[in-house]
Amino acid sequence: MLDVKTLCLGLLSRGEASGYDLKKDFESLFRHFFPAGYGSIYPALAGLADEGLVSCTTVPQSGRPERKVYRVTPRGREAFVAAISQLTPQHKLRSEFLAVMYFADLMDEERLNAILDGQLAQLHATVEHIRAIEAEHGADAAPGARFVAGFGAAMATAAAEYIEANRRLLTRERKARQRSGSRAAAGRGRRIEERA
Amino acid sequence: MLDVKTLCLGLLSRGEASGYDLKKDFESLFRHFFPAGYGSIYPALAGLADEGLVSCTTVPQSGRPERKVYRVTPRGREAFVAAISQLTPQHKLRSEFLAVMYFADLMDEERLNAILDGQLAQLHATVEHIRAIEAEHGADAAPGARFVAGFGAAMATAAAEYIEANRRLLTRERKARQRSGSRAAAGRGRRIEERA
DNA sequence: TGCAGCATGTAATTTGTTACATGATTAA
DNA sequence: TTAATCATGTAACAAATTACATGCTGCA
Repeated sequence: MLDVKTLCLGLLSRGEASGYDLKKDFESLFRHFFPAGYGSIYPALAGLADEGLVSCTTVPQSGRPERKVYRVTPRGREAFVAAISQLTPQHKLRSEFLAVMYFADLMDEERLNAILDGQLAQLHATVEHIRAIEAEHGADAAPGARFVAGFGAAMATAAAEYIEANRRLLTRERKARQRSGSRAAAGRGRRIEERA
Repeated sequence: MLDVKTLCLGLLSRGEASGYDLKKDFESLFRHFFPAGYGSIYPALAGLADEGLVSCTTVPQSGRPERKVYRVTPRGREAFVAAISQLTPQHKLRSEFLAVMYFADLMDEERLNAILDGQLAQLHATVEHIRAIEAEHGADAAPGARFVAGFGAAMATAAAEYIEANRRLLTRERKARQRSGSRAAAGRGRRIEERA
């Protein structure tokens, strides 16, 4: 399993950084597929330092809190490559949105539309965010970074298109069901009949 | 936040079921966006029963373990509708795959191709699984169920297409970088230069 | 003979999230 | 003067995963 600790090590292999810096990396680069907060990052860095995979230098600054700058050690670099090479990487969706849509017929239409619109807005925001990141880093980004950004944009676009193309499936059939009163009949005792 | 407990309540609002039955529902219907195991489902059912949102009948069976059949109560039905109506549903991807691809340049090409092929195989399996579910339930499925299944299939298809169309981006540029030896130069001290 | 399916549950562990705790500087 | 940015960390909490524990039936 890939955890925040390993990803911190990976990000440090691109260059030195503080926990604060890494948080920003997580927010911009990994935002849509691997978020992490300070509560994960700081303990991760402490663990990496304990294991000798990173070194740490405290840098005092004038007028602001001191920074703890971490650098990957040769052993850390090896450990990271080994970690991502052994892994069978997972790709998991966790969607309350889809779970709720599964029960669309139990919601009133106003609420249903609000959720669909909210989801579309979020997906469009995701695409815009990714475009901004791409524009910022431009052609100097590593190929992996561009692949990942493109993937995210493609997924969000496809999701938005699917919702726009199929939302009527939820609201139109809903009306048909309500007219014929088939909802209650369909819901009651489905399992009993199947298993009798 | 939507949890396994609430989803159990939702599934029970479609008809009575045992914990064992619900596990199967999670495996087939919610497999690709909200998986749950016995370790989540059984405690969830116990909790729902404690709160009076479901009732439970123990049914002895000949030659096999007894079943505990749960049914939603009127209060449970209300509670579920209230729960999904209050929610701002999330839609989160958690992808080790993308995280690893971000560091594609640190992997050897053999390993990289193995991961990409593995991911493609998994996506195709997902599409097939969804098609099988759709075929099984057919036109009698609730509109929400069809919307959700279609969504999953569309996402998996889009992901597979993206990978097939862009994988060369990872391997082709990789060779260019290795030839010019720019990898080490690009990796070292990126941050230092930016902040100097 | 051995494995898959039926059926329930608990306990330990892992992981991450959220809230707490502190405090200076700078721009609006 | 108010909020945001910089900067680090701990502790409590929530949630789900995994392993453990048990045992019968039916098929290959």
